[in-house]
Amino acid sequence: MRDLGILAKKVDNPKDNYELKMTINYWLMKSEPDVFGIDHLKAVKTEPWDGVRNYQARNMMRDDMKKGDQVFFYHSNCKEPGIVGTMEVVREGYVDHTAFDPDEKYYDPKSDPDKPRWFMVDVKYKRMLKRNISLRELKEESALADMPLVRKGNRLSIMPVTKEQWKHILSME
DNA sequence: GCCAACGTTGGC
DNA sequence: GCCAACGTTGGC
Repeated sequence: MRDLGILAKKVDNPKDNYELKMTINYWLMKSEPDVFGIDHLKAVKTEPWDGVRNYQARNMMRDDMKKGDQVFFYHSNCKEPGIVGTMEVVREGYVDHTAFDPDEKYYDPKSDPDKPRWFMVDVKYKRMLKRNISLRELKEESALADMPLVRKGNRLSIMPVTKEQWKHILSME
């Protein structure tokens, strides 16, 4: 997927847009390490990001996250919340079938197979950060002040990250 | 369409 | 475990 960088440059001229991917977008996704942490993802390599039951997050997975997009893996609700690694979108939005199964933890009787309510993407493990970058540290960075992540009361489990924020966070490694 | 009650998220 | 902040539900 490294080629996408070159590809993105190639189509910088909007006239050459066509169906080519214009740019790589960046995201952050939260998961509780006790439930599904980056070690799990590393072990299985690729995983459907199922169980999201929030409309804003759903919309991003269904509409906006594209193959090749880069994603921070964030550990939430744990001893040291923070960014621990990176992954990549390898399959774009499709129906989250776990919503149809009464035995599933995230079963939602209101999601009708004929009119599915919930969507997911597949992500692939890329790498661990050289060190975990804690939420506490992220909050201290003025360059990151606009990230929903560091804002009080934010509960979004999937959020866009700007290219500048992405680079800044990697520079903190 | 309002909004109170309730459930969930997630930092601390 | 506490609880603030937020999203969702459902009565009216």
